[in-house]
Amino acid sequence: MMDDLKIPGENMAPAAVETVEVCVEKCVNSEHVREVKANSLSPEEVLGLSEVFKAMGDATRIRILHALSQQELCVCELEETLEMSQSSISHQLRVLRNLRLVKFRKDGKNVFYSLDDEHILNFFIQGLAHIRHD
Amino acid sequence: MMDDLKIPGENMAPAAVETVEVCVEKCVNSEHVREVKANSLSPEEVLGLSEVFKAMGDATRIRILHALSQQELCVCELEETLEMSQSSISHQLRVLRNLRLVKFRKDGKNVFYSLDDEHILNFFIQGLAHIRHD
DNA sequence: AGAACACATGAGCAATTATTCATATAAGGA
DNA sequence: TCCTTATATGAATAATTGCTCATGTGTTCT
Repeated sequence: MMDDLKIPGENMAPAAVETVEVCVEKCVNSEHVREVKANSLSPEEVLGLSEVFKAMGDATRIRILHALSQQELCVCELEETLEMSQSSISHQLRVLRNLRLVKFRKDGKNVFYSLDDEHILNFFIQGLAHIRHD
Repeated sequence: MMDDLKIPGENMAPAAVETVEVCVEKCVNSEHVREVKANSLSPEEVLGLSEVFKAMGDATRIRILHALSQQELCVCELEETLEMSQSSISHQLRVLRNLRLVKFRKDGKNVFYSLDDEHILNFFIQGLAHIRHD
């Protein structure tokens, strides 16, 4: 049991022998770690995903998205539907716009918002299924 | 002007005339608002959804979930895979556990984590599709 | 042009949160 | 029993964030 000075992987390329984690190995199955690391998401994907989910991770924005999932609505309709201030809703709409969760269309003084694509609906379907324990 | 003292909806039921929003109506189509409000999520659903998405709205937790989507891993394997401190990973795993995004299994000194249900995978599929513009 | 309306946005503040550090618990081996 | 390893967790801190208030932009109407 001096695993820490041995190379735990059995069938690894010789070139990898002298790489980092030789002395830190303890409980770790290096094979697992190597595989999973090799398949990891790119930093851009990680950032993109976390930002999208973060955008949906707020009660106000969930309510906005759900309202828009029923029909296109202008800002003041959202304001009245959610019974929240126009400023607050506009700020949140900007977040949703920046992540392309909603799109908008101008009509005179009004700006009508709607969901940007069908993935958003699927998020709701999956999300509701999850919190209802299926 | 003086829209604020008139009922803007043209073909609405007479019974609705004397309800609340008579003097606040401006651009709003009350019919839209009423329908969407009637279909709104319950406060519990709003909270549940926002908490689940918030839990996925963090780069570290996204990386943990994605690693676990490949295979069951113990804490120190995650530690090495993500190259982050054990404490940080344990804290984040608690968040994911509390929202039932991951489940765990004890084996001796180790605790092995895995995704709790298949919805999590669907979140990734939908999320990646979204950030890749389909 | 001037006024009213619909919406957007910057600043400020209170609340939340992700990480680190230190420590606790618990299991296994000597 | 003592020591080490694996994991959990409380406290502290720095960063992020959601709302409000005030104000700015653009459109319509008179």
